[in-house]
Amino acid sequence: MPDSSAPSAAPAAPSDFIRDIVAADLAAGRHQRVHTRFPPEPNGYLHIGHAKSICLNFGIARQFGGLCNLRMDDTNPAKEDVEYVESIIADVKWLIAGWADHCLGLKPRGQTPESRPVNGTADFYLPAVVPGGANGAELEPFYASDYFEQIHAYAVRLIEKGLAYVCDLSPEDTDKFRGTPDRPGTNSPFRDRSVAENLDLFARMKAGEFPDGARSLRAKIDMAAPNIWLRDPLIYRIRHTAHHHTGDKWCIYPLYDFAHCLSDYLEGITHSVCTLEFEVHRPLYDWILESLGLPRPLPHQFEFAKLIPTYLIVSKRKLIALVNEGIVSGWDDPRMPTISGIRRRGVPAEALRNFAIGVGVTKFVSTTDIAVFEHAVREDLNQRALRRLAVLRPLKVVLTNLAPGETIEFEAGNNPTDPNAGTRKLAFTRELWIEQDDFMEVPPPKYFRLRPGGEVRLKYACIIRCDEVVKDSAGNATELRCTADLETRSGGANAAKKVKGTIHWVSAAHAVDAEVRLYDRLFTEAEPEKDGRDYRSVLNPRSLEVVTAKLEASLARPGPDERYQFERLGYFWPDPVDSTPGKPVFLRTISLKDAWAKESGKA
RNA sequence: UGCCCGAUGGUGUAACGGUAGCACAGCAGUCUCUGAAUCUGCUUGUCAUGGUUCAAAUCCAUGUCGGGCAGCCA
Repeated sequence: MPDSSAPSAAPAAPSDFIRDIVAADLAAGRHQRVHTRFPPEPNGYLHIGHAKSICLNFGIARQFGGLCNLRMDDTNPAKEDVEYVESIIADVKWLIAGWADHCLGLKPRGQTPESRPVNGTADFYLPAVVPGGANGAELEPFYASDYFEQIHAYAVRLIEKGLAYVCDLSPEDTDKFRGTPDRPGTNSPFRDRSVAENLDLFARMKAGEFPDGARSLRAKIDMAAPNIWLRDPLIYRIRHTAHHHTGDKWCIYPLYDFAHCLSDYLEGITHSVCTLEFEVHRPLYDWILESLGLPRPLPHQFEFAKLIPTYLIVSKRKLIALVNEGIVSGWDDPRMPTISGIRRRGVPAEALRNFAIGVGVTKFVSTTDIAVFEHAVREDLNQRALRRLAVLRPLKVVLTNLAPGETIEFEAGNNPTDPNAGTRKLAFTRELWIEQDDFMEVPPPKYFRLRPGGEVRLKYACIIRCDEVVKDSAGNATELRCTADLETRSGGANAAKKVKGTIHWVSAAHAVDAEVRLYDRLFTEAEPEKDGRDYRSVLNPRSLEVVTAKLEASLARPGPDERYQFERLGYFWPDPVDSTPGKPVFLRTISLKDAWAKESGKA
């Protein structure tokens, strides 16, 4: 359990226009406290774009000493599922752990809004509770569906005020009557029903007397409004569908616009932060709240541009397709841009957070180079990863001047960036594995690894010279016969001897075999759907390569949450899903930057 | 072509009427028992045109370009 009393040192989020607004509201006394919310619809898994929203909303709560409620925006039973609810809870908790745990607003399980008068007016309110609180009650997220009773009461109030009516127009006719952006709509013929008739009809809608789509409840605003969302928007529809959270209790469900602003109000939200596409809904958000004559301070909506990273697709529908078509192994496939995929890939929450905070918050629609994310991952992992030696594509080296069975132990540092990380012993024997890439019979200029007659240093060990290349019938090198110069070992007489290249190795006698999965970008193009192309046409055929690697012995039983750097290769960690005790499967979180690949690729 | 929103290097982002800065990417170099990391330097920018002002990325106007809105989705 992360220690929420000591949030990890994170770089302070730079100010942005939303934080400026929050600070100004506080300074002006418009609010006495700050309360945000993160309100995903449980109809898919959270992805990297949500990470930005989570970090923004929890970051604001954290910075201003407020709370951020986790809320399921679950008003559409047809699309939602508890599987998604559970994944969302797990992903949010993981992302904010050790950073904003103390700001996570939840509520006692089963709790719904309390009715209580404020200044003589009936009101509903559901305060947030932070995990670890005194009463020890079991906590759960907020659910918009927990407010169906109250939202329904507000709808009735709107009818009573003459501000909502039951409309019998079919969905098709409703569309026709709405007009177009440049042409005003037409009043529904049912617009002027009496309050009594509306009340009766709405009650019968609720009682299940009508089939889906037969009638709807609409706000009575202005069919000629230039803003389409003010043209008598629907606020309730009939859906004879069971809901994942409320079961069969309801057959009418509020629409987003009606439910969302009221949910914010019920929870005492002060700043309701969402993405740009809701900007045109804001007048409706305000209209509903203001029309109801609510006694407590109203929340206000603010919009920012969502994250659009290169080399990724993030639309829920397409993510579902990747899963359903078997292009990836599931929502948590390490190549997925989902938070669960990123987590399984081995990216620490801190790294994702640093990225999500670092991209900034504006209203400008922009794309973020995925290299920024990759940099955040490498920067984090460089600090935390334990260095280990592993050979992905082995080539045998025989040190002819060592006796068979002779074992020398070398000491190797665990992390050059962390003096407290300690050291370990590495067995060095006559037969070793080195990387195939680290030997070339006819190397290009500037290649400074091993070549016939050439020398190279074996990391933590000593310098070797390649005396002879053994080849198979096809002419491929199968074994290198080399001489080790033990005087060049650390502490040896010639320890200071310089050679241009240093490579990694493992003792053949001590190496353990393990499956290693090498992940790369899922798409070969920065914009997989540029100009309407099908993202399937730009899938990277090498987004996953599986090899059986030779690992240094200490890797046989990796720490379950440990990050490793396989030196000169990349950052790896044991797959939390497919690893078994004593038989780890390593995943490559990300490769090390490779200047040589760039250099040699140029030619 | 109605309404709303936006525009700062290649990509993001800061500067809140007073020296256009930072990050990523790129390039060159340094260092290196990881061709990583580190360190150094460099290239490249205020959409356009007017106006206000001693002074404009910032305020105003017009234009241009881009995004969003016509689900009983969120």
